[in-house]
Amino acid sequence: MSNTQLEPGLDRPTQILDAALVCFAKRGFHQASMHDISAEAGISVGLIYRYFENKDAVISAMADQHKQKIQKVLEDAREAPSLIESLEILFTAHCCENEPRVTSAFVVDLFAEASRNPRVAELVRDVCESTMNGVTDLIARSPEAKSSHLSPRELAEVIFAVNDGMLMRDVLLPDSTIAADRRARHLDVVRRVWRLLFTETSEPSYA
Amino acid sequence: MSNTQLEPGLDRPTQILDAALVCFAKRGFHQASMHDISAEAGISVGLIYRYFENKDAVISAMADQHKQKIQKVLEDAREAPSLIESLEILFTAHCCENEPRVTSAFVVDLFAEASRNPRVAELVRDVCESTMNGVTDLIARSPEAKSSHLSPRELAEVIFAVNDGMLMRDVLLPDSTIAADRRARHLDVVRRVWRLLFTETSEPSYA
DNA sequence: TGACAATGAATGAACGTTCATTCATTGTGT
DNA sequence: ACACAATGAATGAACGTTCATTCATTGTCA
Repeated sequence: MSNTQLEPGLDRPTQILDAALVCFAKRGFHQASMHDISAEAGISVGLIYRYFENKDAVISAMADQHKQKIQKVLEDAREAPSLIESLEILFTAHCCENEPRVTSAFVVDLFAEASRNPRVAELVRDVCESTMNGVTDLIARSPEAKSSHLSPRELAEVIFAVNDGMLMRDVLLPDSTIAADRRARHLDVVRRVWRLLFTETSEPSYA
Repeated sequence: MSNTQLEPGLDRPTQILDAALVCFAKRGFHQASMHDISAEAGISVGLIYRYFENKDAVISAMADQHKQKIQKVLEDAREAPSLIESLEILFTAHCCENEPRVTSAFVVDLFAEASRNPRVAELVRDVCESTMNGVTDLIARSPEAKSSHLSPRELAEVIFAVNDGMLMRDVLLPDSTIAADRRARHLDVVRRVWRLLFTETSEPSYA
């Protein structure tokens, strides 16, 4: 009995992590069982333990994966020609794009987990810090931000706070809300703030 | 540790809910056991079931309690003489004040729970909406907001997003971070945005 | 055949929930 | 004032279930 063949281009750990993401988003870390994950992945329970020491290790690996995805996006954002375009890339890549609200549910759960699991907390803190540094850097280089009397770091803090807040609110929308709508709501608010931060003169314009 | 006697002025449901808040903040809804709660409250497990149908009912009651606390604060905020003072009251009353990060951990967990428990989702959505309406109203009445080209609702959305985002970040701070510091970080950012929203000219000054 | 991938029944701990039982308090009849 | 009945708050051992984890077994391929 073996329809267990790996789809090409997918190693077992990735396959398991993908399944875990779906299960965790659907039920949460502690309500999703290892059987749920194995069923979602189409493999047996025991096989998970060949690649991950235990359930906590799966959670940590997921946080790790999330970190790498984000840092990849940050690199893409760096290439963009303007600050606003960088921000667009950065804050639309992983939020609100999947049809069943996978990412935001997962991230909110990740933060909840971080508040009591030090290993996860460290990882999430690390992601946040390096992304925040990346954006701070992006802002510091951009001409748009020069006019603000807020420092690049201060601007970045506001940008992230708004984004995280909208991400948190995202999980409240009814399940039926389609991704495009969630995305529109999200962008509506974050763009409002970007405009406020970057296109308005903090001092009376000298024109 | 069991002083079975009821402290004066505390009925059993309140006592249980207080204990549950501590346990939920410490371990999360699904890792905190009914035994944990009973131990924290200094009563037996069975007694909880005299006052609450099951664990879900405890969670719902907590969300309810949270709603009432917030609406109480909203009323206080209405009395304040200026918009900024209203916002201060509203956004410092229940965030970052407890020494072990109880409130933010609980709220993040509440949102995580809302993403998969429709009953909780409805409750949280309800709280958010009525508070947002309250603040929108507050803004609409205030002279400070008149100069903005954003509508009161749009301003409220930004304010809440920033606040929720900072609350979410709060759970990442090391356990050792004292309440005063967390509070300062929080206020630092939210005030930055309030200033931006309310004290700057929205159009380039016509000078 | 040998080495390794994969299975899923088995295990035992932990959980939510129940309920027979205890006992301080209150009510009642004399 | 006293004895006794009734109450229901409170207990915690026990139950059935779920879950993470293990491992003896089976399948696969060089």
